[in-house]
Amino acid sequence: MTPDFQLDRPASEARIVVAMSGGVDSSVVAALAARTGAEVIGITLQLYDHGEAVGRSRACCAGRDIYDARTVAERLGIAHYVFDYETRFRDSVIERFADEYARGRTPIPCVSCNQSVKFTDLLALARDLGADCLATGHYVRRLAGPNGAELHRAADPARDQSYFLFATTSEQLDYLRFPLGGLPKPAVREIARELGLIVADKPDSQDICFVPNGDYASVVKKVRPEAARPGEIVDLEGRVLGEHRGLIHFTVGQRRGLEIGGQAEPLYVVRLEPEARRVVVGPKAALAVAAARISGLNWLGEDQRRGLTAKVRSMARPSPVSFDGGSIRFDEPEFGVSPGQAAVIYEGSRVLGGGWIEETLPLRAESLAA
RNA sequence: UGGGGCGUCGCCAAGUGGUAAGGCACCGGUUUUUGGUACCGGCAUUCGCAGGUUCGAAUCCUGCCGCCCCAG
Repeated sequence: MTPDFQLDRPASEARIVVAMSGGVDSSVVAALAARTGAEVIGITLQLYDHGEAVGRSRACCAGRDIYDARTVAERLGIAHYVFDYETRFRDSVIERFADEYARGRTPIPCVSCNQSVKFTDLLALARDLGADCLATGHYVRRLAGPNGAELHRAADPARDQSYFLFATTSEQLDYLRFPLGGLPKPAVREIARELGLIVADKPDSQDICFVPNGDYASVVKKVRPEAARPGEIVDLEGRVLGEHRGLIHFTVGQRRGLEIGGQAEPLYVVRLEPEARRVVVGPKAALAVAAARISGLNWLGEDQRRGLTAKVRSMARPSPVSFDGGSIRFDEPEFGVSPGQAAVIYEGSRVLGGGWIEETLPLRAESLAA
């Protein structure tokens, strides 16, 4: 039951750095690491400060999380350090987040964060500290394969976070450990409870960590005011149906918030046109996508080309696709595929890689061409 | 101001004597370490207004108001 940290030497001689967010998951990782007998160093990054963000309800502030992480570390008797990464986080996550919205795309800040702050900066820090590995509380599995470490979906599909880790490079993966990937969430909480950790019943985090009240639009607006300017809502033929309060409020596939009534069937956002500041809407059928071109490919696999599946959103069952190295073609039409989101490719439970969705090929256009 | 039509929730729209369908929108919830989707629930004691007929009307009658069309 105790996860293996896959160390190359006896635990008693090893040093493990644990990324501690202050939540249950990473706290349990720290506990499990300590249990191996290795020297454990907990590190918490201060990424943002909601000091003035009034109204942020109870145990949600960065300050609270840091306090919790520290308390857990004390309880476990491990070292704990807090590092201020606010500047780095702002530059590589928040700015990018706002830029993407300004471009009419829909970003995934969690992936940017993993890519930069966590698996680049923090990972380097762990190496500097002479650690054997960096362990995190992500629900994914790192399994030994014939060609080195492989990244796999979590054993519990309801918790799987592999979608957010598609950009993890082989080199990073080699150094990372994900002890929770094989555990169901209840088991994790149970461990926390047994050890009397104060975070045992802390609610799961959700939404975007640096956004105070779920109001991500106001965060974007602060950084990129132009993205909040109103514009027209038009149908597929270009007829003006109404006005919107700013592109930042919309994403491809979105139904709510258009405030256009009197229709026979619901309208969805089909695409965003940042230059014209227009939101183009249409019926659900107009969302059907046959293929997506991706950029920034990160490939962890070999040369698999068949029997692949892919996800274009975190919570979805992977659907059958084919992949030519640049575009993903869906066997069955996919709906609500938005530029800026990630497409992650799997072979069974294994993550082969993925990339950022640049543009999509509407099913309709394809059938017309054919 | 001659003729015709219409006025039911924010929008579209059933309902022509038996006590207000549905869709869209909106709101709330569930799900969820991104956005979104999906699902569940809520949403007109009231039918342009005022009278009248009737056991009973949004549905019949009268008047008024408003809108639209046709005016050779």
